[in-house]
Amino acid sequence: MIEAALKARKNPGQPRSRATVEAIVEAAARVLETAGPAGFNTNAVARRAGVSVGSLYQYFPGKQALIAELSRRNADAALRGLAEAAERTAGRPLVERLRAFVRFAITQQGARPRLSRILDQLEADLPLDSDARGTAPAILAVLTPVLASGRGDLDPAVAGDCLALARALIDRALDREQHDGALEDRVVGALAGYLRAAGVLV
Amino acid sequence: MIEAALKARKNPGQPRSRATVEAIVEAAARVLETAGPAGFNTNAVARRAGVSVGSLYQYFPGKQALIAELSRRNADAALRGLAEAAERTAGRPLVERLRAFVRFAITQQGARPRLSRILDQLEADLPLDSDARGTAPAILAVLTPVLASGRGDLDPAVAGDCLALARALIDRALDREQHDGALEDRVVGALAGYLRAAGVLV
DNA sequence: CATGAACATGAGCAAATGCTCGCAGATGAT
DNA sequence: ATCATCTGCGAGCATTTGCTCATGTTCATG
Repeated sequence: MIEAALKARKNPGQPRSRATVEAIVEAAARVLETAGPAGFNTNAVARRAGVSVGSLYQYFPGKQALIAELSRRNADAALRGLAEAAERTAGRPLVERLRAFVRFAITQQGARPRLSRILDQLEADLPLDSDARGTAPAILAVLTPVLASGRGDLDPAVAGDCLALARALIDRALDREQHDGALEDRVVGALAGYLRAAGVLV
Repeated sequence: MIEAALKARKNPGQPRSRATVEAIVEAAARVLETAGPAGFNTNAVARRAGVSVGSLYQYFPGKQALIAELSRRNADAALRGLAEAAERTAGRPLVERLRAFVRFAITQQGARPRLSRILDQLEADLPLDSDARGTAPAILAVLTPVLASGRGDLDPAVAGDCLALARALIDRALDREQHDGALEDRVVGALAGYLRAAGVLV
């Protein structure tokens, strides 16, 4: 287990190689979903992608880089969706904005529930200089001003707590494939209760 | 990675061997805390315990069995504490009883924050016939009647959601070593908000 | 075509890890 | 003291896994 960089080793230029990279990334996701973090290894990913290990290592310097890439894509999608929801609901009451966030989170995590959960777990082990690590603060930067609207100072942990709280509930609900409207209500309810206790909500 | 049972291979009879088992279990906990799930292997545990691998395998048929044992002890402690809190607060209003649960959870997880969090993660991968898997229902069985008091039927997922919700918030707070009274309030607030949305609380 | 650059291959090496097994010492009952 | 049993040891085998490299194939360009 030697230290390895996280960024791609070579940027693909031809369409063929771009397809290879996509195949590898998608295969990585599928391996994570089916075999979990324990069964996630470069050989399995390459086989699943219909590609040789050598090709994999041409574009990713190690397995960590694969995880980092998946995390990056995941976080990017979250960032875009949340930012869009924030913009769209600007000026509306906080609870309504929370609901918009939650609704987006449910659809996003619902698309690939198992992958989302595993990535959440794995992101904790990623080295600090990773790109995926850089996106999480960006997400907080979207959430924080929304929460702080009205009141001035905000405990910096609050936004992160809200994310964790929502993720925990949504993950569980999606695991039992039961995401009716009740889920949204419950998550928003929990968030509101938390924020009220934290003095953010009246 | 061959399948292996989870229960101890031999039950120690002499005091000497009982001490060996304890040393192994404690070493397993420490390795998990310092090296995380990735660095958790039988050789490391044996070395840390000041014991040979052979001895380890005399009492535990594999690394999974070590994790199962840690989980079992952890869940047992939780079960006892929660049951005690439930008994002690019998008859009092629900929110107050929740607070008692949360307070206990904070002290329990606070004793070994990192270990608690890692065990939470790992329990998901445990085979279904494990003892630790059997204790979780027991915990739910303590919580459920408390939540259902007054109202009749209760969504069976609610108690589990409450556990997950509390664990997520407490884990995060303990990570930043900042568990003042505010944490308790926030967790209780989130729980109350969730339960209200779920129709359990008025 | 011809040529070089980009892309792909997969056998195989080195290290890590799970686990066994033959042997030795410790323990306790008699 | 004797013996059967319990306990402990740790070298080392088998397997897995991350990764490299020599070699082959495809592509863009003149």
